[in-house]
Amino acid sequence: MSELPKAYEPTHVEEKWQALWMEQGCFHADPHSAKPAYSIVIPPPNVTGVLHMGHVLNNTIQDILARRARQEGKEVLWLPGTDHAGIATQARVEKELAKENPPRTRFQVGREAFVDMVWKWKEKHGGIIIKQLKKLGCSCDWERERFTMDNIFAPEVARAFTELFKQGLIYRGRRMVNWDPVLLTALSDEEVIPTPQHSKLYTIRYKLADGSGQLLVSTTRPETIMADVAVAVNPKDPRFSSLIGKKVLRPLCEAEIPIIADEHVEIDFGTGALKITPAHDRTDFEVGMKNNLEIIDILTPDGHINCPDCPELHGLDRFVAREKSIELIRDKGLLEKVEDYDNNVGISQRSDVPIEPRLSMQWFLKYPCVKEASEAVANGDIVFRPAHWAKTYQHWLEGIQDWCISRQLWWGHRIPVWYRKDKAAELREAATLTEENALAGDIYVGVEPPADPENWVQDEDALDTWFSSWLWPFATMDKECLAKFYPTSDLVTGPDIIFFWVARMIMAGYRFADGKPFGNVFFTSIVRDLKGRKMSKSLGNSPDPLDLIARYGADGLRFGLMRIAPTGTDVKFDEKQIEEGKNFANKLYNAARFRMMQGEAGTSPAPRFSAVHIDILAKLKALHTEVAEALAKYEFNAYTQALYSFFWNEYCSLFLEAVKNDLRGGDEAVKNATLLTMDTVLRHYLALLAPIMPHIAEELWQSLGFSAREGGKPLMSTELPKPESLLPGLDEDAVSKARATATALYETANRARNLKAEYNLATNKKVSFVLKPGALPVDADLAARLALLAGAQSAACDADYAAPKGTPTALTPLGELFLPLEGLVDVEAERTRITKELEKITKEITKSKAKLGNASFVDRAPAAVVDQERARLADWEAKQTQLQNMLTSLS
RNA sequence: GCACGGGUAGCUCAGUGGUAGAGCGGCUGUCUUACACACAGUUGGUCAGGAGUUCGAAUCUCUUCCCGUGUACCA
Repeated sequence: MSELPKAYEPTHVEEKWQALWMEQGCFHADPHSAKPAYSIVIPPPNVTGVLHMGHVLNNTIQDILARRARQEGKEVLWLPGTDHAGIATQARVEKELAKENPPRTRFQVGREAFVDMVWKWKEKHGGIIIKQLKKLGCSCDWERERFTMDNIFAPEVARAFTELFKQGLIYRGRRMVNWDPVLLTALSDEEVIPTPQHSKLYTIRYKLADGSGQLLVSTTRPETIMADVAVAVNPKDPRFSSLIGKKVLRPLCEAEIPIIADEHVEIDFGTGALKITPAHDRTDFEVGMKNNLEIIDILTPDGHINCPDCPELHGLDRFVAREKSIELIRDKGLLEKVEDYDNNVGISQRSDVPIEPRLSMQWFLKYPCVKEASEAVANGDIVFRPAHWAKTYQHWLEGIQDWCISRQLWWGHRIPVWYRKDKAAELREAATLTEENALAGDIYVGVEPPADPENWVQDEDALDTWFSSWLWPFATMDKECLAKFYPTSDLVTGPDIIFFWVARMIMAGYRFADGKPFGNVFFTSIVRDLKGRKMSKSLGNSPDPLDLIARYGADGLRFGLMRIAPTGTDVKFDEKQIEEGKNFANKLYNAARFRMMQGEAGTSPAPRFSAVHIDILAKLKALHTEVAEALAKYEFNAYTQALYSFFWNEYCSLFLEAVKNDLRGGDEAVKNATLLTMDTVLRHYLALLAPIMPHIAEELWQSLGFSAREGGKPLMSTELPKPESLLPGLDEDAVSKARATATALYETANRARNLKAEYNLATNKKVSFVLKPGALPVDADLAARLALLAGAQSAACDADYAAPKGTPTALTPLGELFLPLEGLVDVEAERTRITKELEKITKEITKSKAKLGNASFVDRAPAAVVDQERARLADWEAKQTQLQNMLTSLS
């Protein structure tokens, strides 16, 4: 036993138990089980993804919930999987193509071959993150791993589309969308991030066509002037009322365009006149529609100018054209002024470039079951934690716009719509396409391709990735699973995808499944660096979790992170905290090693328990409650903190130090009591610890022999020990008496150590104390423990002790404690010490007396508070008297 | 602009009406036979500022400032 290494080495241990758990099928969920169900679906990480700190936080929480639920006797399904992540994955393979010699694009490869390549890439490189989650110790049912494009999931996506189309909620139309000029696809509103920019505001002279003057117009986008079809002013603006109906000359691509009146124009902004460019601005498009204006599109899909009538700009990139257009206008003498201007520009979340409002043919969804989704959260049927996220959620639902679900991508679920071959060209241009057109028999919408495929062509677009993710909580499950595990119990995810994913899943649950998809949503905090910045690759501030696991162990990482993960705010990541997790694992390991060195606990002679034994068992019982309460409230940091302080402070620092002599000494009855108590504490404690530090808990459980006692069952499949079995045969009174004695002992030991430190005696200096007992009885057992804790040779009880003048003395809960020191008896030093203490106490007494002298306090404060204050005062006054006596005896 | 979250010890964070806390760091001792990834002791705070409610406020209300997030408008 003693040849066990002194420090805990997690790597090998963690792999060993992960393998055993898998082998024994500990993570497998049985839909036929009679046990109550507990289920979570993992937020599927991108198949291209690698583990980052956000995943660690998120999945550790899920693992804690899942493992604890198993201990509580539930049948647990934690369903894992990955997301096909349309844009990210396609971009990844395109990057590979670009690296080839010569470089190729997907268009050169062709759709079918390209999609084939992505599949091959996915099989080879995809899902690294799954292996990484296993290293973290996640107890997912890996046999049920799913993928959002696998052949069980895919038909569900097509079915959802078909149903919504038939219901009239999905339609196709030519509308203004957010266009990504790099990725060449439409995006949803949620994928566009409004970002503050330092721009320029250009004020340009638009000459009146009749030569009678000019109109000043301000714009940030002069490169779109060629697409201007009008200038608008507010109808209530007196400055311009006489101009409405007149015409101005467009400064570039010169032509006469009308001055119109529209209330959208703000009188106070800029010059009060606004150029109307319906093809390249959302609100201008609306103004254009209202006023029956022409739409002139002068941009190519990839953001270049397409305007042969303006050869100076034709073919230029949009930002180059901006500079150039201003030069042209300045040359014409039409530039009034240029000002610095801060505005918000929509940036593509995916490609990081400004999006382009663009008129294009896309598929849209009118969200289903919005009302049910809203009510479910409002009435608490689905509980958001922290609760304040419900507000954000409701706010979004109130202003909800139709969802642009088509993407001009090849990797993804292709839209399950086919056009009759001979009419395809015509149908593709149809202004709107709805259920009614489908009935005409010219288009086909369905899960399976049409029976006569040679007569049909399929729609080119793919669906937004989230259009498959929103089905995740049920499309991943078969009938049996659904019956047992749907709705899922908890969802754990980041608040950044509350709209993308959470809200949409709720709607989908009501629309396609048996109601709500989950009972609780726990929103994790966002992991930031110490400066409060988001973790990002470009900043290089994102630690690699695998590196952290290698250095601190998965358990250390999990524990350290949970300990600082607050509920409701962001967490600032500090590697120091992870180191503490590792140190704690080491502490656990050594405490167990210490137990292993002592041999078996016997039952004969019958164990004789003392106050410290009862005390630690009572604290263990309280820990059970504390843990249960923290987890019930999803307070993972409180859970972690409770585990930490019980073990390190209560068990190791106090209890173990107080009982060490029992193990060496000759009293077998006491030794038995101590060994039994250690076993009980460790057994219960490891079970409470297992959800967060599963590997070391299992390791110690096994090496301490707890598994052998239960027929070789791993801790992983053992139910939580019942706290009721602790403290048998002891009534409440006996327990509280023992606890009071133990508390007094520990406090006295502290005072004794203080005394030693104040006289600069090293901790290991063996001194002898003398104790003059007070109200509490002090037996030999207690005195011996006191000596041990204080690092003393002895603590002799002597009621009649007459201390030499100047002997260091402390008031303790167990009485007056003397530290007789030959040659160190120093009257002056003692006088100074006692006077200092006396001053402190006198101050407290003054404060307390003032409080109790305040009639309002005594009359209006609760009786318990007043009594407490009185007791406190009495206590201090007693101490004051004693200290004064000590001072007198010195002189 | 609006909404939400936050500001407590040098650092990371607990504490939601009744004596301001933990861990780390700093400092001082100790290799005391489980653990130096440790042990013992100790030093750190006008609880962002101001006003109010209350016998009593880190905690409740109002207000100002700062940080973060979301959202609207944005010529």
